[in-house]
Amino acid sequence: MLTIGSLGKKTGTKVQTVRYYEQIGLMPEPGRTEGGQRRYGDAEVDRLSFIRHARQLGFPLEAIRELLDLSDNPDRSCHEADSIARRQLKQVELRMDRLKALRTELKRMIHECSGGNTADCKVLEVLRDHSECLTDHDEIGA
Amino acid sequence: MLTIGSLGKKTGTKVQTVRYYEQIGLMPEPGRTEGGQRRYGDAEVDRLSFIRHARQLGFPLEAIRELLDLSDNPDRSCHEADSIARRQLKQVELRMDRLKALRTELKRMIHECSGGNTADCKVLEVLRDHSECLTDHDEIGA
DNA sequence: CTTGAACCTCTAGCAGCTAGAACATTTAGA
DNA sequence: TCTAAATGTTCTAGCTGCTAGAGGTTCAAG
Repeated sequence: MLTIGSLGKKTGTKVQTVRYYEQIGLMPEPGRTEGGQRRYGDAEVDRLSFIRHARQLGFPLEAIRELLDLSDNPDRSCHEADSIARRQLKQVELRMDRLKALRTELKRMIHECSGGNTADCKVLEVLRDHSECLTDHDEIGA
Repeated sequence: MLTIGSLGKKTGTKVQTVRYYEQIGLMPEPGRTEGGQRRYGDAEVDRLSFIRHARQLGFPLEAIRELLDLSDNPDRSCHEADSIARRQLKQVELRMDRLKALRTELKRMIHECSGGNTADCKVLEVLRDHSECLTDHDEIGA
C-alpha cells in the first residue's frame, strides 16, 4: 500500500495533480487509513502511469478519459482507440507545421539585427510591419 | 476615429480581447465618446497590430510588453529586442523537438493497430507500457 | 423618431495544473 | 513512550490568454 507521495514518485506526478485527477474523476477514490490518508495499490499505479504517459503524448484529459473507458471495456472496438490516436497525431502535425513557419520568420528577424539602438532595430521593425509576414490571421502556434 | 469593432476587424482581434489588453495595460485607455464608447486612432491600430503579430509568433504577453517598451524608447539597445527574439526562437525549437518525438511514438502506436477489440489494442497497450517510451518524465508537449 | 446593431460593465469559465494557508496524521529516533 | 519532522489533509485562489454571457446603453441609418 502506497501513500499519495510514493505513488507520485513512482509515476512522476505531483501530489496535487493526483488529487486533481481524483477530483475530476480520472482517478478513482482510493481507500483511506483510519486517520483519513489515501492509500493506493498496483491498479492505481497502472492507471496513473497510463494517464501520465498519454499526457506526455499530448492527449487532452477528455481523450484520456475515453481511452481509459475503452481500456475498461475490453470487448469494445479497437478502432475507437485508434481514431483517438489518429486525431491526436493530426493535432501534433498541425502544431509542427505552424511552429515551422514561426521558426522561419523568427530566424529572419534575428538574422537582420544590426546591433544599433532600437530606432533601427530589425526585430521591432518586422513586428511593426505585417506585410511580409508568412503567417496568416489564424490561430496562434501554441 | 474607429470604434472598437472596426479596430478589431482591421487587426484580426476580437472585441473582448482588445478590452482585455486594455485591462492588463498592454493597450492604452482610449478616448471616449460622450456616451462612453471607445474611439481609436492610427497609433492604436499600429500598436495592436504589433501585439497581434507578436502573438502569432508565439511571444508571451510579458515579452510583448518588453518589446513595446523598447519600441517606445528608441535610444535603448537593439540587443535587448534581439535577445527576446532569440529566447523565443529557442522556445519554438524546443517545442518542435518535443513534438517530433511525440509524432514518432504516435505513429508507431497507430501503425500497429490490429483492428480487433480493445483487449489486444496496440494503442492502449503502448499507453499501458511505459518501458519502450522515447519521451522522458519531463514537461508535456504543449 | 424608431429600430437594431454595436457598444458598455461585470462576472465567470476554459485547460491543466500549481501554490499556499492552516491543520492532522504518521513514523522514526531518543 | 514521547516528540519532532515529514508527510498527509481540505479549501481556496492563481496562472495564461483569452472567451462567453447577462443585462443594460448608445449610435447611426432610414
